[in-house]
Amino acid sequence: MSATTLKRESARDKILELAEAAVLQKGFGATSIEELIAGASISKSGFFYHFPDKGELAKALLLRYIERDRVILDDIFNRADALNDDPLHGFLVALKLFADMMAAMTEVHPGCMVASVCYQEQLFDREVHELARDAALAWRVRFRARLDAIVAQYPPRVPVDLEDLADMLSVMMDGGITISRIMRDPQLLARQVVLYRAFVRAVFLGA
Amino acid sequence: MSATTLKRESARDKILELAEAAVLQKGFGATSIEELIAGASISKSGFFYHFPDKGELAKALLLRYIERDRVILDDIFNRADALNDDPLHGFLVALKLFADMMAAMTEVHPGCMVASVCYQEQLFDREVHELARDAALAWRVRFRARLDAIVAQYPPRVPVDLEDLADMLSVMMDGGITISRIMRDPQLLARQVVLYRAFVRAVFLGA
DNA sequence: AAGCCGACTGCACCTGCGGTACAGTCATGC
DNA sequence: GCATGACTGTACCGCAGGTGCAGTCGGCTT
Repeated sequence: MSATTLKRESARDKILELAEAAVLQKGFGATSIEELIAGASISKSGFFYHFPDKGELAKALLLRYIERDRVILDDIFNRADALNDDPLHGFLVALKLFADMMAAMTEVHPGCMVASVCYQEQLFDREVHELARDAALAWRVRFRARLDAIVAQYPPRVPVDLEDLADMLSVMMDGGITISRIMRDPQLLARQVVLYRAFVRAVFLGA
Repeated sequence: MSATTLKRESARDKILELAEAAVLQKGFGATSIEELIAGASISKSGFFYHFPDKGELAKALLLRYIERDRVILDDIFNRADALNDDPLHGFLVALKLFADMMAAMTEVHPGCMVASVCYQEQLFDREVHELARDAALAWRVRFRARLDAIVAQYPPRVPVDLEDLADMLSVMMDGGITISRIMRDPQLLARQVVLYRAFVRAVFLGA
């Protein structure tokens, strides 16, 4: 079963893997089905057996990306919480871990699939766009919950809307990835996360 | 001459205008030459007379966008400087004006052409990518100069790298536009600019 | 008035890509 | 031993991005 299952799953997964790399590098539109089937050694019919159309590939790609992202964030917050009981310092540690992770990427960050989809919106159906929206909302809820826990213990010294502050991290991640790519500076993203951390510190601990 | 020149320039400009709206709304890949020539009432040959290929259209679009962006920023900083002599308060006023301008956009912000290009990188030549990079560098230099002037009078109360703080505005603009679009919340971008302003205040004036 | 030039039009044609349709194959699992 | 899942191969379609080229038409120079 193991060998079979491996082979069975490998075709679809191989397409997904190749597609992810290609899409993050050069965009969805520029990634052709032909290059994917060539790379995955599968026939065109085989491709359309797994994905009814290119839009379904986008959907699968996005789901995969969002899920992996979620796992990474879970891991970071869990590690941070294990190191610290205090909600503020737990969040600050998580941001530090996050920045370290970004800094460890020696090449330029592969890019944000969600943004990639957003900028090619019309290529896909409403469903794909809703997926991206749900992912962004999940980030908001997650970070917002952290900030709510913090504010209960640390009255903010700078007047900020907590939802905006929660969104700000998504904004900085997304913008940071883009500017990082444009500037061809892999460390830019990590430094921006450090700046966000400095802001959170200033808000709850003062300058 | 006026009528002639107007008509002469109008074909190319009309394509550019239509293309800009279409690209910002649905992405470059999803914008077809056919729809542009239909909208501009020009023949396919006419299109290729003006733009050797689709990549040249992207280049022209980007140049146009960057230039307009520059003019808008010039205007905002000039207005802010006219209202205030102090470098810090001038910058804060400029950010306020900027946020107001973003808030005035009742529809979702049209999107950032630079990011749009970045995510479809391989569609275009290196030249187009260099254009985007130069634009981002210009933002960095512009904001950095402002921050240098501020720091001479206001010793920072939060340890930050000024170049990073300069880049942060570009990052928040770009990320803000993207998240704003994904969330379908036109006000999100303005609120993020306000947050950046709060951070700058905290850095130089304290909490 | 002659003629050149810039800005096109019209048409024919080619390629690559996304997608459809459908019949056949081949290993695995019940 | 037969159904099912995971494909292959072949043939075909329409659209979009180009290419090539001959012709047109108005304005500008000389």
